[in-house]
Amino acid sequence: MLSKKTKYGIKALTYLARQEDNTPVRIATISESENISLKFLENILLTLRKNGFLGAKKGQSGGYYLLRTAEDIKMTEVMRILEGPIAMVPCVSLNFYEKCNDCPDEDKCTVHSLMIKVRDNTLDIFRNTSLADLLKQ
Amino acid sequence: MLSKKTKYGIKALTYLARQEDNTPVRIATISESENISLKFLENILLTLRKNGFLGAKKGQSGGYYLLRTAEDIKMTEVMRILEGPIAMVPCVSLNFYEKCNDCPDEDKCTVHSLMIKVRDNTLDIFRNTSLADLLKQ
DNA sequence: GTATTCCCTACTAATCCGATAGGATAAATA
DNA sequence: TATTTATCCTATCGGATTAGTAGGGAATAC
Repeated sequence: MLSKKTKYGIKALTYLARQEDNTPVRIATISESENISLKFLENILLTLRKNGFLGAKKGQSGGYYLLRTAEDIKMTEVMRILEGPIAMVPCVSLNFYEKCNDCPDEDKCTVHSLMIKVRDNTLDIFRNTSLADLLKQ
Repeated sequence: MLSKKTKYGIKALTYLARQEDNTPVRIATISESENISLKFLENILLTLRKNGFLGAKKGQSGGYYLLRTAEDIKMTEVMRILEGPIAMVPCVSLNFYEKCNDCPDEDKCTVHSLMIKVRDNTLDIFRNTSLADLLKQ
């Protein structure tokens, strides 16, 4: 299940990518437009800023703006920062690997091999979808 | 994230599919072999039985056995019964659809369209993978 | 009739998620 | 410089979900 955090994060990024000249947008503006709790969104945008996606300006006519081009922002990155692992089980995760403690041999585990397939497919989509791609639709 | 319930369920199904002549296997046997908490597994096998995957025999030399062929059991079914929706968001779920309350127009939602892609891909894998396919690996 | 095995419901501890609170800090403007 | 506007940051909280536990009931084999 995709968390609201990630969902809201992508929506906010989309909103910012649509701005002409990358004008800073206030949290409150996005919050109202996208029906997202203000304080919750505040946290999300903060982590996106700390991870280099967004810049922020304080005070009058301040707000958030994209630091990178929409073409450059791939969904893999966004997912990993907001959602965590892309894989459905830790034992097939590339970036958040954890060994199962019930499984003596991963290579013989049927769940493992099934989940690798799913991961590869999902990863492929996220890798090949940028923020710019989302806007096109 | 895949729940342990689903993970254990698939492992148990795999175990049963490997039995010659479909001999009943005790919960305790699977539990020990696959390192799954006995009582937890009990619940899981119970729901698999109630959903027509398994039969059960009580008493001495009783246990669980497959009611359907391994070829016939597709991962879509197993996932939906044990895990619930396959989609990452309810608004793109085929069997567990729910409207987002923050989204006035699904068709214009960038998250929506992205998640449809992911769902279609994942669904494709689960649809084309049977229990028998898992055993082959 | 006794041992064995599944059946069933309820409970619980721990974790996570979505959201909220409230003050600190920085920038613009008058 | 004072005020307003906006982000920054940390802490907290209620509710839901998950993984696992408890314990007795019911059917079957021997």
